Amino acid sequence: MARVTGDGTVGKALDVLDQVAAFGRPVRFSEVLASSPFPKPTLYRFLQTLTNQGMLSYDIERQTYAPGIRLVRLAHSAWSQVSLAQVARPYLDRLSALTGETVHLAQLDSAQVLYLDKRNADNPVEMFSQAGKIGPAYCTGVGKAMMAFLDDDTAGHVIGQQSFHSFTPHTLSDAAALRAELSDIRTNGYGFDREEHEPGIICVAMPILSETQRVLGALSVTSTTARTNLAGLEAHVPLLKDAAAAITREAQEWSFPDKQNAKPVGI
Amino acid sequence: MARVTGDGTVGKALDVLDQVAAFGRPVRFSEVLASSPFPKPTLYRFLQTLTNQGMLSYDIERQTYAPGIRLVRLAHSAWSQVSLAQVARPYLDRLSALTGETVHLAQLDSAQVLYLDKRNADNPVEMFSQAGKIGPAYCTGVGKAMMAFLDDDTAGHVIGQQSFHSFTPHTLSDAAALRAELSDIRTNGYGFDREEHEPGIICVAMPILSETQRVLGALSVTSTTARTNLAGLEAHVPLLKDAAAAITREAQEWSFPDKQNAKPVGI
DNA sequence: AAACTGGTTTCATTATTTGAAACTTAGTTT
DNA sequence: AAACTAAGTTTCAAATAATGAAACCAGTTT
Repeated sequence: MARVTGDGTVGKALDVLDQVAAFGRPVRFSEVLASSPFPKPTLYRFLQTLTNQGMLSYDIERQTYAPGIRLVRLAHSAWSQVSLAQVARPYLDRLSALTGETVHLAQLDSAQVLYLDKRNADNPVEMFSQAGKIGPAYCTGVGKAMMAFLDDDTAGHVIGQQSFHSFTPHTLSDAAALRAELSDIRTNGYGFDREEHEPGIICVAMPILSETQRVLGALSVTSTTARTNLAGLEAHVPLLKDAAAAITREAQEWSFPDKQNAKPVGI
Repeated sequence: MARVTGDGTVGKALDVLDQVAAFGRPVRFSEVLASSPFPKPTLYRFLQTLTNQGMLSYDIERQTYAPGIRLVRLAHSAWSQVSLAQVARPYLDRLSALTGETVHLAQLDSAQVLYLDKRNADNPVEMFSQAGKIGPAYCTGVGKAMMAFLDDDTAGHVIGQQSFHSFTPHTLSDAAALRAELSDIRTNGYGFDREEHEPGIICVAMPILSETQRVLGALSVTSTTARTNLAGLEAHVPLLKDAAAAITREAQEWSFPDKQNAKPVGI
């Protein structure tokens, strides 16, 4: 949680922003203070500045801080520029249509998995509800698929930051087990989630690598043990492989065609 | 565009962030520099810091900066805490189902309209594509509906910041025309967009007010002149009124029930 | 090879941040 | 109602970090 960065005043202020966001609900000054490394007046000033700037919003009645709408605006811009998300969009549609299953697109963010996009066969897509969500890397298909293809240095670092909390009886419980699994994934070119994060939920995941073998992200097809099994999911591997390859190819050439075409909303 | 704030170093850094985001595409150092009030080394350091912090991402090959994925993560948190968006969600679903038309939920952000959520009858919802988007206030249904119910001070300020660019022949072209229109809206309790932003696009919009008559946001039902007309849209007013009233009521009592129920994604 | 362009680093000066302590409310207790 | 208490806000000298002119370092171009 606590960033170790530094980066001067700006870094500290952004730490505070993260901290408030991490609460997941509006918080009072004293609550933030309790879990803050900063002394009272310093924290106070940061919260003020962030609020002035619209990065936080302050509810004057309840006296609480929450992440502000300026973030929503900025993120809109961010997401529309994450080339991976843009490039992958049509392929996710296709994968979802062909498999009829839930499809995820993820990226590594520090040592965690950040979901960039999602297609869900059943219930309709909820706006920010999935994009932007983060999850553990060591017990998700996409997480393991990405870690398997990191260079040794980075991999060591990332593995070192995993918590190895046992969500289910199948969760890999230490670095050694994870390393063994990653080695398998590296050989196969893809990996599974064998109910390691949630009972009954399984998936097959494929890394998206650049032409120089750098990890760009990962794709996965998720299902339930009620509907299918690992062998059933494995049948989707060719589809996944094609999609990943196509995304790699396109991501490479993406020199940012003016995406300003999106015509204004006719409210 | 240019924030006039101040707010010390943090404010300046966030200005730079905004500036990069405003480009809408990855930008090189020199491009940012050209439109920056900061001297070269200062800007350079800000970009570094923001990149370190994950607020910007740097493409080492193309040497370009773009908004970073940390923003996506933060915005996820922000959006899930914007109580209006949360509370309104089911009502948007309902409005969209009952009218079969496009439905918007918006909020005022400075002098602009910030779209918080959207339901689209035809094409499926695109993730961030609408939420987080900003638009002009003086020529959109939601914008006018909200401005009409601001207190005089704020209204004056907001009106003063409108650009009055003529998107279509029907666009209101000066503050006087807008004020007259707002007065009408105040009397009726709702307003229209009469092809003021895009030809062929019309809408009816209803403000969402708190019990103390503070503007919380606005709802709108949008359609095309091909499909219906203003009278046709006006038929939806009772639905809109009910929805707005319900949202007001719920928003009031929202003391933030632990929304942590959203169970972890099964990869 | 000289001039240029875009990006990066240095370093003395300057301005901002910092936080202990004091203060102000507002709410509780005696 | 006076005396406590807790939460939030302000002050101000000391400590620290930001600043930007100038210099530097590639690559490119003339």
